[in-house]
Formats: sequence, structure tokens, C-alpha cells
Amino acid sequence: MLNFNQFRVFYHAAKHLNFTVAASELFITQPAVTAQVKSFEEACNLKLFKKRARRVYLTDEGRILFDFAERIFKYEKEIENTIDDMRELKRGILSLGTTKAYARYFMPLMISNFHKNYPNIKIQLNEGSSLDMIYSLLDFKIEVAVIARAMDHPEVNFFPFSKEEMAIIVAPNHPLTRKKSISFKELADEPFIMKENGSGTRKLVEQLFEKEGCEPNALMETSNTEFIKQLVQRGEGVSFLVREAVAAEIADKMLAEVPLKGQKIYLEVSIAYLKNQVLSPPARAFVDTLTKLRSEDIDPMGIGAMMAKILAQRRKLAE
Amino acid sequence: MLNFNQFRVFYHAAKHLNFTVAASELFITQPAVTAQVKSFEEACNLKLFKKRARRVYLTDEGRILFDFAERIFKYEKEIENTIDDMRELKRGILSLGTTKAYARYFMPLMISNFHKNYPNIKIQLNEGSSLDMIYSLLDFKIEVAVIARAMDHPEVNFFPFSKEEMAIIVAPNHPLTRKKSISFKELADEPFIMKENGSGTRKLVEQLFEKEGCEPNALMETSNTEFIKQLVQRGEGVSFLVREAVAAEIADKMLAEVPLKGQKIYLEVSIAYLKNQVLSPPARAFVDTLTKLRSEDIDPMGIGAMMAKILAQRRKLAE
DNA sequence: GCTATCCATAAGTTTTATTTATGGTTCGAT
DNA sequence: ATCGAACCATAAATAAAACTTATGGATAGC
Repeated sequence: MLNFNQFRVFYHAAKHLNFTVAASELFITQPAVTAQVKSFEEACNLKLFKKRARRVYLTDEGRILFDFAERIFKYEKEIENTIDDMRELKRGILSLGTTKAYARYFMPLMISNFHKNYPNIKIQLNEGSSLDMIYSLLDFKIEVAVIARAMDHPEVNFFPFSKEEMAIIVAPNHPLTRKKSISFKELADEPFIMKENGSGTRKLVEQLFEKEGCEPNALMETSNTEFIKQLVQRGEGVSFLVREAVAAEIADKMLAEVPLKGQKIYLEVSIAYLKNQVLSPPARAFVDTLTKLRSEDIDPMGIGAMMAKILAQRRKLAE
Repeated sequence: MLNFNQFRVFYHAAKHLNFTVAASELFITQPAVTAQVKSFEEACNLKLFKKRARRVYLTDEGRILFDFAERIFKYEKEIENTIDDMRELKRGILSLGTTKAYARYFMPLMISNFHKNYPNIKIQLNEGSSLDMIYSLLDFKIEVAVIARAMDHPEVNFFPFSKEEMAIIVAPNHPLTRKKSISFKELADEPFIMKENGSGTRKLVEQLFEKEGCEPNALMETSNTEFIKQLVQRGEGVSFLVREAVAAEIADKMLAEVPLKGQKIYLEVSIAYLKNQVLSPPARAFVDTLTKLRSEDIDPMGIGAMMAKILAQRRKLAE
């Protein structure tokens, strides 16, 4: 096992062929250099320096080791640079997780924004239900998730990020469109198209039905939002989705919204990451970016408002 | 400045993803591993391990550094092997110096012998007068010289190695060939072809003339023995050379020898190297080989006898 | 629920590296 | 020829780093 401290001192001494200069370069005293060189020679059982008068010279063996030293300490510099780069976010990997809807609507903008600030960080974006993403966090597959709080877990911290307004959607020609507003109790009779288990939306729907003391009449369940929209459009049933995700279809009259009785319902979206784990610099930076975006407003916004804000900032910067 | 001790512990811990195993591999205790890893993480200001339950995992940053560690510690092994090789004479450089005559007649055999025992040692053979070689020793250009003791120097040690019988040579038709024997006093009248200054032979000639209270009638001086032979052959003058170097020409009757009055004269050949300097392993091995060859006999031999001995040993080995 | 496996922590010890002080040698300038 | 500056060596003392011992806490498997 090579003693790198001795080897380093040898290297500097050999580079200058002058122990005093080597000492000052290493911020130590000359006797320390003498001692380390001596220890190194003894460890190698080789003479590495010849000395005459007040000059030192390398032996053939010393010269050979010096070549190695040059290469290994050059490589050391590379490693140090890499460490600095990782710390300064000039290098690294950001492993994120989010739901399909977020991945499609929000993340592209968010990530391109992040990428502009930290161009050398590689981004890995995982998709799945909120619950899937919680498990991914626990498996160290991702470091940060932007998801609904589909399940509490003692090792996961959730920080509210945004709230998405929800909408009951039906086919444009559905009888319910004629109603002024509707409650979940009344919806219990309708065939309901559910999101899959583990979805934050699904959990919210279940809670809302339960609060009213009834159960949804689940026609089917799927993780695919596009599929839900199509089923609803064809009049197979009703569903309850993030308004932002169906805004386009409602505007195009392919789907219709039925107002909810009482106040608006929101899906809370959180930033989640492991408790008791230090975030990597890229993850930290990403969370900070999101948090900053959120904290500027007293009230959490929905994705739409947030995206508008980011785009406005960009335009401002572009001017 | 990277702390290689910490980096090494990190490397072993990362390799096994198990601090206890890393500890035993490094022949230290587990708390030592914990401590070094912690110090390393603090020095980098990066989390390198994630821990849950009784398992440890690498972070993305840890994984990047682990790749570097693998490469650098592989390189360390190469360096260690090189050190071992140098110590065990499986690698190295032997810088020798000797005179032209030795280089031509003796060294090829000697070196091929040495090379057989230490096939991976590179040999650098320098040629010059005995004095030149002493200066080369002092300049660290060579480590060992096989030369005449042309000059004493406080920093150079001489160890007798062989003694070469000398011969007075003249042209085959020279009047002196008719004499039964001759003294240096009588030679003072003859045009004498001298070796160059710094040559051991030259020094010996000068001493011999001086002892008899006279001076050589130097016709010319040169370092080139072949040139001397040709001049003598043409009857331009006489000279005094190592018999071995002119044995062939005498046998071919191209040159004639005139016996010396009194006892035979020998040129002492020594192994020389610097005082107060440790010899490198190759130089040590070479000197040992020569010394062994010499010490087996009570009386130093000439080159010819020694070469015969080496060749006899070889033949014996070949059987 | 008990036990073995693993890492963390704290206190104490050992080893290693470094400093301070000083000496010796050499080289060059006066 | 002497003196001083430039350099490395050595010894003793100190500081810093690494390591051990002892112990605790969490967890997974029996």
C-alpha cells in the first residue's frame, strides 16, 4: 500500500530537485520533506535521490517513479476538479419523479428552466403514479418527486407546492350538463371512471365520496388520463380530473364540466423527498428552484398560473 | 489536495457497499472506516453514501468518484509493482563506464553474462579514458566504472579487479626485435607512441619512464589503440600496450614484442564507484558479479584468463 | 421476540506528520 | 581566505491524523 503522502512529497521534491522549494510549495517545513522522502525511500527500499554538495539529483529509480508520480498527481487534479464540479453543480445527475400529467404539462417547462441555470446536470425523469413515485423515493431510484400526497410514509417529507383545481367531466350531451351544480352524493349513481390505485386523484375522489357517506360506482379504472377522457366523451361514464388536464377538451366542447356543489376542490401537489437524507446538490438546487417559485406567492397556484408566470419571466428576460 | 487515505477507505467501502467488509480488507476496524468516510464526505462537501436500515448505497456523486477510485488504485498497483520490480532487479538501468579496450574485449561477455541473470535491466555502456570515466562517475553519468586507477579522487573508491600484463611492441622488422630484453631507459631514445592523457596506460608509461629517470620521446599521442598498432606496424615508433589487446597481431606476426628487462609489468584494472553513495540495485548486482568472479582466485587475473573462466563456466552449464 | 448484522458515536491511544532549533557542508563573494 | 547564504540532516517536542475499544441503535431473519 503506497503512502501517498510520502509519494506526494517525493514528487514535489523531485520536480524541483530542491527540498526547500518543495517544502514551501507544500506549505510545510524543509525537515518535513527530508523526513518524508527518507521514509519513502525506506518503504521502497530504494535510493531515489543522490546528493552531492548542496544539490540533489534523481537516481534512475527516482526518475522512473517521478514519471509515475507526474501521471498520478495529474489524475488527482482531475478528481479534484470533478469534486468541485459536482459541488458547484457543473456536473451531476438529477433524478426526478412525477406523475404523467405533470410530466407532460409542467415538467418540460420546469426542466428546461432548470437546465438553463445548470446546463451540465443530467436529468432523469421518471413517471408513475404518486404512490409509485413514493416507492421510487424509498428505493433511491429518484431523489425528488413532484406528486400528490397519495400516502404518508414516515420516511418521506412532503412540502406543498401547488394546488390544482379539479373538475367533474361528462360527455357534452350528458343529462348532467343540464344541472346547475352537483354533489358527490349525486355522482354515486353515475358510472364513474376511476384513476388507478396509487393515484393522488383517485385518493381524492375516494375521500370525497366517503365524506358524503357513499361510494363511487366504479365502471373501470385506469392510469391513462387520455383514455379516461375518451371514455367520458363517449358517454360511458363521468370522471373527476385536474381541470388543467382537460381544459383544452372543455374549450373544444369535446367534454363538458359540471360545477360542484359547495366550494372548489383542489388536488394538492407536493414536493417530496426522503427525510433524514441529505439531498444531492442537483436535487437541492431543483427543490430550491421550485420552492422559490412557490414562495413568492402567498397562495399556492395551479400549474397553469405557474407556467404563465415562468413564461412571463422569460419574456421579461428576453426584452 | 486529496486525502488518499480517506479516498482509499471510501473506495473499499464503495466496492463492497459494506463498511465492515471494507474494514477487514484494510485491516482496520469498522469505526475507522465510518470515520474516514465521514471525513472524506466532509472534505468533498458531498454525500457519497445513502444509508437505510443496515444497508449502504452510493449516491450519484459517490458512483462517479468510485469510478475514479477504481482507476487510480489500479494505477497505484502498477506503481507498487514497478517498485518491487526495481528492487528485485526485474527492472532498472545499469549505467557503466569503461575504456575502449575493455568495452571491446571484455564487456560484451561480461554484459551478456549479467544480462542472462538480469534480463530486464537496461544497460548503458559509456566509453572513454579512465580519467573520463572518473569524471562521469562524479557527474552521476555512470554508476560503476571498470578502469585503471588513472587518478585518485576523495569521492571515488577503487577496488582492484584484474591486472593486465603489458607488452612493448615494435614493428616485426624493427632492430629492437633482435635484443633479448630491453629497459625503459633504453626505450627513451625510440620514438614512442603514447596513449592520450587520462589513459591508465599512459599514466603507467609515464611512471615507468620516470622511475628510470628519463622521459619518453613522444612521437605522438592518441586515444585510438588501433591507430597506435598501425603506426607501430609501419615502424613509426614503439609503444606499450595491454598484451591482450595486441595478442592477435603478435600471433599474426604483424607486430613483435620485445621482452622487458626485469619483472613483468601489469596494468591494474579496478572497479570504481562513488564513495558515500548507495549503489542502485542493478549497479550493486553488477559489482557483486564482478567481485565474485575476482574473489574466487587468490591472485587477480588478466582479462584473457577471466574470459576463459567465464566461457568454461558456460560450457559446464551447457552440459 | 430474540439474535445476529451493520453502522454510528465517544473516549482514549497510537501512529504519523510536522515544527522548532540547530548543525554541517558547500559555494560564491568580498 | 573568510564570511555568509543556500541547502539538506538530525533530534526532540508537538500537533494532527488515524485507529481501537467499548457501546448503542436500528433492522432483518429465525
